[in-house]
Amino acid sequence: MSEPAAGHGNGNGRREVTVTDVAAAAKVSKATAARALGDYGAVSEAVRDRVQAAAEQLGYRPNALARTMSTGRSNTLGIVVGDIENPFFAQATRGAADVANAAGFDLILSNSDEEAETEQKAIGVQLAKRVDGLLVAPASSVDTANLRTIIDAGRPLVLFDRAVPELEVDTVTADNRRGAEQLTRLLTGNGHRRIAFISTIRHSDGYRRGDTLGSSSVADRVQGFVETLEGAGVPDPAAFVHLNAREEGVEQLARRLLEDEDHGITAVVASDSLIALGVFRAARALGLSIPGDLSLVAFDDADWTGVTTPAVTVIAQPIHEIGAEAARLLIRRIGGDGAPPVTHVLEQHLIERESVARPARG
Amino acid sequence: MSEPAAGHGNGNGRREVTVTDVAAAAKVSKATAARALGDYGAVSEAVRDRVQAAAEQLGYRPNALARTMSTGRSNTLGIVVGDIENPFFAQATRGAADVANAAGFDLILSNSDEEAETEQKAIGVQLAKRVDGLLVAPASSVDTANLRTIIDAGRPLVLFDRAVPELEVDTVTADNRRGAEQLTRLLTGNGHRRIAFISTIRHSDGYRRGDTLGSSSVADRVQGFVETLEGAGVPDPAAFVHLNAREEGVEQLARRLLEDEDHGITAVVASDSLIALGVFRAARALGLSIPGDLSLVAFDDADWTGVTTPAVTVIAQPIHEIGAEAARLLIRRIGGDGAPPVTHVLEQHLIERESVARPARG
DNA sequence: CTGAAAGCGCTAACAT
DNA sequence: ATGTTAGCGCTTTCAG
Repeated sequence: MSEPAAGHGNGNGRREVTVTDVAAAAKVSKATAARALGDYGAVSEAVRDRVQAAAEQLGYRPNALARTMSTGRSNTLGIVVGDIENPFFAQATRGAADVANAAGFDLILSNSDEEAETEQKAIGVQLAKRVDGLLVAPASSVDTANLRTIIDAGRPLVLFDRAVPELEVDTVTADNRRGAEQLTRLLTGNGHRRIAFISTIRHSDGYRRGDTLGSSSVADRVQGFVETLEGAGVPDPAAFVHLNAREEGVEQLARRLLEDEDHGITAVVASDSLIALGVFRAARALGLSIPGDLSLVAFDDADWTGVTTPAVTVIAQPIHEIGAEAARLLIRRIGGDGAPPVTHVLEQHLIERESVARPARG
Repeated sequence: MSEPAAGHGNGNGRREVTVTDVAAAAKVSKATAARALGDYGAVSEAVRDRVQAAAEQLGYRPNALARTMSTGRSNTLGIVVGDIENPFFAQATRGAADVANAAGFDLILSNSDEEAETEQKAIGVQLAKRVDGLLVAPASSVDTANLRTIIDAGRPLVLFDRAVPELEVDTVTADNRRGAEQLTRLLTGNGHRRIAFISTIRHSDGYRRGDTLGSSSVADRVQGFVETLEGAGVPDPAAFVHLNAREEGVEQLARRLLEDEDHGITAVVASDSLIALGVFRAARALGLSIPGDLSLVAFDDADWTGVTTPAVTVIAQPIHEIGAEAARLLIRRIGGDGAPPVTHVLEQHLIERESVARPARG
């Protein structure tokens, strides 16, 4: 005979110990037991001790779901990132998790794969689980439908890494425009004029000035890049912007760019560390020396960038802090802060290493 | 006047749309509406359409928590890893997430920081949230108290990366013993005799043969290392095992080892890619060339290991698959599979690159 | 300070 | 096929 599963529910064999059980054991009412256990209301010390002893003895574990049902608060944040394997998101998630835990919140994680549809599904799940608020690095800075469902559900939302200008929500980003400017200026300052900017962001066609990009952070980088080149008197800087690199493969694209005399590229700005890796591989395959034949700079101070030959000059972003600050803002909103939305733009900083030199030719 | 919050609960202003609302709008009973919405039981097509239209119209979102309350199933897995920033865990988590999602489960993520106490807290939270089962890379392979609370709670548990022999639970690991053997044999085959093994695992004192280590995977690596050295006739191989590297700092420890004539180290086996990075830095700081002055091999085919000069010879683990397989096993258990626990040991494979040569001296 | 009772949103018997 | 009712475990009035 199997245990008579109390009522329905509880797929699992063993019945869970509930407040009712504890109350009975401690010979108090359910309400009193709950008060003692949940640490609210007023309970005499004697009773509290008795209840807690009983709870301990029975192995009572509060059911957070039931608690959420009555209080409406889950003490849980949702976070949706492009891909947790991407070191950027891993770090940001960690930053958020640390702040969340410190404030008594847990985290439900979802990957969007930078795909609107997957993102929507993820948001749906989080909402269904009644998270108290959401942290999201939106797959698109222009398509706002997904994010609106969060707002419509009345849940606080904070964006990180990418802004969505059209939405009035708290946002934490880094100053990518200025970062790109620093990187590019370093290159032009060394005499480079034909500099490629490479990103994996999806884009329908060749980039043209003024095109709207799916990610505001990449858009800002491109802007900083283009403007700096322009300031240096380089004609048609937009032609040096190469997007969609995932489609062809970063290494492949880089090879094509570097091989081809037409391009005459002497330096590249990699929009993240994975791209830098691809460029590194391409240069190596082509027998090009860095920085002799090619200068390379990149976004994100990935741990390995200091250990290659040459070490890579990068813009470091305060990634942890981006996640942490986003979580702080979210928790504040959950706490009921009704102030108008804020946008925090964190500073990036340049780490000069060995991958930049004056171009051999030109 | 603020909205009259229906009953208690629901911290948020707006009242959520419930089945009851939808039922009323569609002019059917709550039960029928629920059946149509939840896609169970039998509902006539006409009614189903009507209900779904009403739901759509009202913006109904199911409350997964309430559903869990009645069914006892949350369709959620918990995963607790050492640190999501560690690429190993990020990849394994992604593998698990993919399998979980495909099967309709979500993931709650916690970091243990490899700390028993933090791990315990994380497990407590997951249990309170009534996850259907847990995936854990245990902070300790010997202290089983934390894991037992999961088993006592009657929740399925599967271990990954690290085994806990004392516990009868499904486990997925890689064949670290053999991996270490391959790496070490490659070194001894090249004539190395004084090879250091470096790990950050905590250990009270200097390593001695037969010591129990906190992580079974490191323990297995050490075993493979020591036995291979022994087989090659190296006296006192245990003396070449250096643990606790985090305390001193990997780079610092490596420097000390490489500088000191007493050690006369000609090669090192790094227990993970972060350690390899530290060794790389140390060698560089000391002006030692790899592989001329020092051979280096490591666990984990981190993306950058192919791009350093020289590229690093590594043992690649099927990290994704470790997470994915663990999730599969867990889901099977949740499904009620009562078969005796299994242990899956996945194969690692050697990727030879350029960081190994015969030692200059010796 | 303690107890009784209602309710959170949903599902599952049990009718009809 | 549909409706009625009870119940999941907890919190929260409301009385006493």
